[in-house]
Amino acid sequence: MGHHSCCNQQKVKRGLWSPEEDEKLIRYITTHGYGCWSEVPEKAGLQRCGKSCRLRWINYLRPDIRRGRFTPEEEKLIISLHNIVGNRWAHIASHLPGRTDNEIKNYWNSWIKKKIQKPTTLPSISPQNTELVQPRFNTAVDQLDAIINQNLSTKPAPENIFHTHCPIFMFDTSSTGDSRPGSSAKDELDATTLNSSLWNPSQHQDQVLPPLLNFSCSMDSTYLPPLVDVMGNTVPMEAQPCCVGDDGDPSRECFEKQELNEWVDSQQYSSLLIWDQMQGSLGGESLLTAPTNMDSIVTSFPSSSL
DNA sequence: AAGGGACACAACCGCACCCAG
DNA sequence: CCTGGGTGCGGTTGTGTCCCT
Repeated sequence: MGHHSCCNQQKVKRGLWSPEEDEKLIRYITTHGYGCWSEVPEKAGLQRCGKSCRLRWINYLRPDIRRGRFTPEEEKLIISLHNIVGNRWAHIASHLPGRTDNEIKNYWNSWIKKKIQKPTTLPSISPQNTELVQPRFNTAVDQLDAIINQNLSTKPAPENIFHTHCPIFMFDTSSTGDSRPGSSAKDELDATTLNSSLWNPSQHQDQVLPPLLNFSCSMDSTYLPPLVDVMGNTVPMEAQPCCVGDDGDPSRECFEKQELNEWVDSQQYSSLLIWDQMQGSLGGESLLTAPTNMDSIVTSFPSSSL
């Protein structure tokens, strides 16, 4: 009882797949493709239900599957994305090429969850610290929630920001962006990004890079951590944000840079999401008391909807 | 050596959604 | 509009392996 409708046929095998079954499935899919999964078992000569075949292919046999341990970069990305979308493993997986939702889910349940729950490992999310600093981040978090909710609730799947191919930028705060003694670039980033009521979606319908143009940072860009994309690729040196203001105030001109815009264009990102990741590994006291691993979302928007 | 707990990973289950008829 | 098949997703369970006692 309780069997899925596609599995009601007699002689449906369950449990682990044998190498022979794998071979049959691989041979069939690679020669015929998988138009309709419910037809695959019969045509491939397998005593499985279509659903099982699909799962086996997607999570294990697909040629572009990436196996092996998660890299630290992948782990950071998973944690950050989980902070945004929660247990939406498919969304998270879409940002990690070659990784499956199942793999990420397993990895999270077996490892990251415990790691995050350890105050000594990531003091930034301990309960007392959360309580201490939560108010500082309410504006940005609420703003993000509004953006996410708006996009997810009003746009069909391929249009929303989490169905994009490579949309995310972040500051690489594992890198020493700020060499000034006794100062914290991230503190300043934090203050500026959080205080900015910087993004009003209705104002940016016609612009290609509104988030970048509206990012405001009052510090000398010399001390900005490098900007990296979702894959961990550092934005080329010549395209990194910099101060171009002629009055010496770097503010929003940080990102008004032709090279950066050209580089972003060349990457064909379908949307942008910039955040200051701030993992608590660098910087001053405020970093250690940040409420989440991803402390401040700067802004995001789906360029595919423009 | 044996037992059992922890862990990683594969696979299943139930549900929701989509869409053609 | 309704219905049923197909698909995708997230939660959960099952199973094999490793390690410690």
